[in-house]
Amino acid sequence: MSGIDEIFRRAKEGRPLFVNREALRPEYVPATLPFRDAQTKAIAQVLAPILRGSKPSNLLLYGKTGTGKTAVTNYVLSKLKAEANTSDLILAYVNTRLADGEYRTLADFAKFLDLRKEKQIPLTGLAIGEVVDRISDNIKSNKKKVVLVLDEIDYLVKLFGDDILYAFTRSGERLAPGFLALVGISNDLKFKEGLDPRVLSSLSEEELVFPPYTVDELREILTERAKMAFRPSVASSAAINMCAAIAGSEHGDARRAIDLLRIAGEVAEREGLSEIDESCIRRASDKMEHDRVDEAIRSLPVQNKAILLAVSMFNGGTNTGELYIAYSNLCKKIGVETLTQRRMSGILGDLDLLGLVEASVVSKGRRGRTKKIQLLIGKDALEKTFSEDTTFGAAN
DNA sequence: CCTCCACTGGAAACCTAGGCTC
DNA sequence: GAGCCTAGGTTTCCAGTGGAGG
Repeated sequence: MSGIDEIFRRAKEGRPLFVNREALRPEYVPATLPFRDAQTKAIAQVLAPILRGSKPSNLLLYGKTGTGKTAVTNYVLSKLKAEANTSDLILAYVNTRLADGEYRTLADFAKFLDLRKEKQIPLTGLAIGEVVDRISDNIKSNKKKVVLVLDEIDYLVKLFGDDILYAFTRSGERLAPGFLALVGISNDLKFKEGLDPRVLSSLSEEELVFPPYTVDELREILTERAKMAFRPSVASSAAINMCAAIAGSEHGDARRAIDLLRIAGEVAEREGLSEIDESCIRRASDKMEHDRVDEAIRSLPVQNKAILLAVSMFNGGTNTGELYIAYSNLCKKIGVETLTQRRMSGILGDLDLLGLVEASVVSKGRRGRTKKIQLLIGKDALEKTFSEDTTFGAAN
């Protein structure tokens, strides 16, 4: 097998399909954001007072994933930064899901204020309140003008409550002559429900909704990007239509559509094709699904993996008691500590939230109440991921 | 209509890893 | 270094419960 030679030969000889791969990267911010004029202007309007040195209203942005919330926000902020050219304006961006936790959200925020560098916010050990105080003091005494973007704010609230938001929305005069304006970005339209009404009224002084893109809009966005990314005639309008249709049938998610097109391009390139065809897109779509699952599993703690694996041993679902026995045996077999049933039940809830497993409470009358548990992901994809895992490699 | 199963899920206590102050 | 603090994960305890079978 001359597999490697073949790959290298293709790479050398084959005309690359991409001229500018960057244009299809998720973090790429195009010069203009099509179909988002209204939102761009609205955000600019709200934040404009900063240029006169006064505090803008807090702002709350809603919309499903891939509707351009983050892109539009970053776009406006970069313009703002260029326009303001003063050093006491700080534009902070924290994705609360990636930060994962109240403390780390604050710590990430503190980095933008250069607090981290001065060793005022250690990695752990401080009370949340103390961190908030230090951040407030820093803003106040350095007269900083701060815009804090909290991306995926619904995640923060759902898991950790609104304490941080409460502290920041109420900090008002305590920060003078500096200020802190919040821009919350939420994927979940219902996230307001669990919020303290005082936090809500302060946070959503201004609100903006990002509707999903229609299939037509997606098509136009993809056409535009494809023009930049590929050589001419690599991405036919049929191929683009198909990407737009697949992504559009989900929830008008532009990020997914763009990822799909990029990966389809990569597949075509690897195959040595001169254009993207239907099967490239099919395979790209499968790969994205597989990667999603793979990534989700990989980053799971050991116990969660063990429980997930135990679930996968049952075809057609199981219940808590049965699963606990299987899980205990598995732990013994691979030499992992066995948790209590109560805890397992809790972790099952986490796995449900991640969409890896479905666990719903059912009553079986005289035969008690339990959770009906089912695997939501392909078993083969799961086994493949686990076979590469050091702890679970041998387990079946 | 009542019973009673096999759990659920809340609450509190406990443990660990880390930082703080003195 | 002792004795304090917190966050986050876990265990322990237990009251509560939907509904099939009686």
